[in-house]
Amino acid sequence: MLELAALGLLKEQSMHGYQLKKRLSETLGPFWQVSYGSLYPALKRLQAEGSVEVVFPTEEVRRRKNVYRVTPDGERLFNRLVEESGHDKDADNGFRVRLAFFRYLKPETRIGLLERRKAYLLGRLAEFKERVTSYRERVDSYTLSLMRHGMDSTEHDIAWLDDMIRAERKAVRRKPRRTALPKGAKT
Amino acid sequence: MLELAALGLLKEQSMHGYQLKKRLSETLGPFWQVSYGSLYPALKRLQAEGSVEVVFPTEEVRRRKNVYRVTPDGERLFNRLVEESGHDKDADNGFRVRLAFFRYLKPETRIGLLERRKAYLLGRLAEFKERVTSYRERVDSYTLSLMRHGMDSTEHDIAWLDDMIRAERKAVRRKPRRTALPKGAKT
DNA sequence: GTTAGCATGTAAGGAGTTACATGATTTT
DNA sequence: AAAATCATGTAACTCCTTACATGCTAAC
Repeated sequence: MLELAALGLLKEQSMHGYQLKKRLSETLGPFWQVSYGSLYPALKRLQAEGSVEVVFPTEEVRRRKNVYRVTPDGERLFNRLVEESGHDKDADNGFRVRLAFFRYLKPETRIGLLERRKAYLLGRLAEFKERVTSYRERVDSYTLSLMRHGMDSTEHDIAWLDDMIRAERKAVRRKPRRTALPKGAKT
Repeated sequence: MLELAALGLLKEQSMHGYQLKKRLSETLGPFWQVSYGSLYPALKRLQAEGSVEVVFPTEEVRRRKNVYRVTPDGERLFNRLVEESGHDKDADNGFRVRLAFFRYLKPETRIGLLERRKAYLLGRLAEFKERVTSYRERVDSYTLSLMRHGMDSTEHDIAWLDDMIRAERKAVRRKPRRTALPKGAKT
């Protein structure tokens, strides 16, 4: 997750850790706060794997600032990580992080992720509904209110996803897709 | 968190681990799934601390089932844990777990927790608003949509909290509180 | 010249998960 | 008698946090 977010932001612009943390807060602040204690080791790991590299002191940016840049391997890792959702656990934040990097993805990939997210939320909705109907008698009013509110929120989320899916499909239709979109493709 | 949830469910009825996990799924299923790998060690920890104790094989329930019962110490721990929210990190799930045990709390405590949650969400809302207004130009449409949706959802959550706070205050007014509610207090 | 903020890092620990291992009991 | 599911547990690991330690640089 952190790897994905770091690569996503570094794709846009090479930076050093401190700056990256600020951009991370700017972009995903209300959902997620990372600490240096996880960020710096993550960058080291990515560097050791060859997914990022340190930009050498080019006049301006020398001194003890490690400016990281994404390598081609890092690009591939990003593409792998962004599609590899699922895991159930970090589902909520995972989706939000991915959405923040949607601009880098092909419309088809976007629709895929949106649909997968929708399927997940539909499952959750069904769970809520089952609880509200089958435990109605056995459960206190607070728990019931929690379930109902969860249901409402999930429905609201699904409606939002539907909007995005619709918009995305429209975009695909306008620009009829080729199996492999050539690099500088125009309308 | 797990400790709190376990104590809360065991307060209602003594059970063994396996059964507890099922009740946990029933009560908090869509939000939270615990694994045995964390549940059993947690029960052992609680037992070692003296917060729960094993009910001795009373005819019916003998064999290799460890039925746990909350001790007076466990009651105190529950009361401490339920008020000690905050931590920012597990804020979302933490609140939901606490809400599931609201029936055990005094109305004043409930209102306190609801207000604290509201304050937290208002802070988050402010963060969203700041991002939507100040980064509008610099951010792509997906991130913007994410922020707007986050704002909407948070506002919806706050409205829900307001309803609960209102209902709770009404209940307090009806049954004028004494400083320490005697055990069998009636209207 | 000292406070605030920039910049990097490590060690210990928290709160869980997955995968494995084991055996009893009930259902088919 | 095989399969399902009840029931308990442990070891290794994940992914993060907190707290600590350190030094540079800009602003007042």
